[in-house]
This record gives sequence, C-alpha cells and structure tokens, in this order.
Amino acid sequence: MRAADVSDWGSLVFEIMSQQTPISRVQPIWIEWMERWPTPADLATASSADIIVAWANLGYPSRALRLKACATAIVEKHGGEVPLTMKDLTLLPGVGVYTASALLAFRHGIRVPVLDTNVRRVLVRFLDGREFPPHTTPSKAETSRADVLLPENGHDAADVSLSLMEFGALVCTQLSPSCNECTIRTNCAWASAGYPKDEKRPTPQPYAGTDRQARGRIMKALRTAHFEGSEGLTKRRVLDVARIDGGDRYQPTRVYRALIKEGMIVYDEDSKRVTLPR
DNA sequence: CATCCGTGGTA
DNA sequence: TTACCAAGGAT
Repeated sequence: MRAADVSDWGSLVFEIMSQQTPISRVQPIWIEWMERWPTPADLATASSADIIVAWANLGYPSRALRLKACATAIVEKHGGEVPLTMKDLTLLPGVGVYTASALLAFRHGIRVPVLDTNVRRVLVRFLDGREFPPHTTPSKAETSRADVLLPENGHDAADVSLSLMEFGALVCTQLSPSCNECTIRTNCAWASAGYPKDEKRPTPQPYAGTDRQARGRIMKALRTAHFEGSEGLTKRRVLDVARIDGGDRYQPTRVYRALIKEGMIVYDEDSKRVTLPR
C-alpha cells in the first residue's frame, strides 16, 4: 500500500508480495498479514510455517521466507526501522533495485527512476523503436536515460514513473498493445519504424509437468496439513503428491531434495514426518 | 546474463 | 479448454 497511514514496513511487505503477483490477490492477504505481524520484529519472531501458510496462494513461497529474513535483517542491522537508502534496501533479502526504487519514490518522493518490466518496455519502444528490451535486467544506460527523463521534483518524478507503469500495463502491453488508441504514437519510434517484431522475444515459461508444478503440489499439501493442525505428512505421501503428468521419474525426489535444501520443508527423523519449517 | 522460482483468473 | 498473464529477485 502507498497510502499515508501505512508504515514503511507495510509498504515494503506490499511491494514484495506484489512481485510477479496480481494486486487483487495481494490485497486481502496483505491486510490480514499486517494485522497479525505489524512490524519487522513481529515477523522476525514468527513461525516460518505460519508465514508460509499465511502466504497462501501468492505464489513463489520462497518469497515468504525471504520476507522473514528481510524482517530479521531490519531488526538486527537497522534497529527495526526500514532503511531508506538504495544501498541498504537492496542489501535486504528479497529486495532488489525495483522494489527499493518503488519504496523510495512512491512513499517518500525521492527522485529515483522506477524501472519495472512495463516501464522498460514503454521506453525501449518509444525511444529505440524496438519491441522488447534486449536483456532481462535493466542496463545502466536504461537507468540513466530514465533518470534524465524525469522531472526535477521527486514527487513529480514518482507520478511520472507510476504513469509509465500503468501505461505499459494497460496500453503498451507486451503482446497485444493498443497502438491504434495510443495518444503518443505520433512520437513513438516503434510506431515510426512500423512496429517491427523483435527477434528475441521474452522466453515463455511452461508450467505443466515442470518442477515448479511438482514443488507447488508439495507446498500446497504441506500448507493444508499445517493449517489443519496435523503433524505433517509422510515422506511417501509427499513424494506421491509430487508425481504429476509430464514429469520424469526422478522429479519427485529431485524436487523434494531441493525443497529440503532450500529450507522450504523439513524432515523430522523422530516422527518420520515432513513439515513446514518451524 | 539466462534460467529458475507459483498461482489462479481470464480471453 | 488451453494458453497467457501479473508492480522481480537470486543465482
């Protein structure tokens, strides 16, 4: 949330939840989350299992653990207060340049470019006449020319950034932009060039049959088990839910081991049960 | 630097 | 129904 009565921590939580996730799905979970864990100190001492369950269907549950690690870092290194410099913010787990910029610009009117995927696409089309940015991460050149483009006042700059983001999300979209209704097409380099298709388009990521789907199955089963108060699942059961159409025979054990290694799940030798981490 | 990391609504 | 999509980060 970017409203005035929301804390910096609340805003940071919202930004992290919103990474690659629709806002409509974030909103209700964020509200409950902030009532339950209002400060970094609250989240830092919370159970990882509770955190993963509360993360629910936001996707990429490793972000939930990173958010907890972020809270811990803020408590231990910044006295429980969200730091407000690009350097300190991007050193926090789960906080990259985009998230740090969004917090600084939208909440504090600090004059920094905010380059999300939408803004990058809008700029590369309008200025370079290309369909997509050449790399998956912003170059220094992209950042500096975005900086030059922003007005002097930080709050005005934030307004411009937000407008660019929404313009990219609603008009200058990835695969089917509304160029016919675009009000700036007469100045757009991509329009002038005749909307050339890019050679290298963003690589589509399949889902069915992948490790991600198998991991999702395991995590969902364990979330449900924890929510229902059970003591976890047998390893056999976990490997069984990880068996999906399109997966190879090694997939269940492969993703199981990966989740263990990442600390997303734990196996208790005594109870012989797999659970979410304490 | 390209790839991997979920999820469920929607056209 | 299937395919696409949605405010990135870590490695």
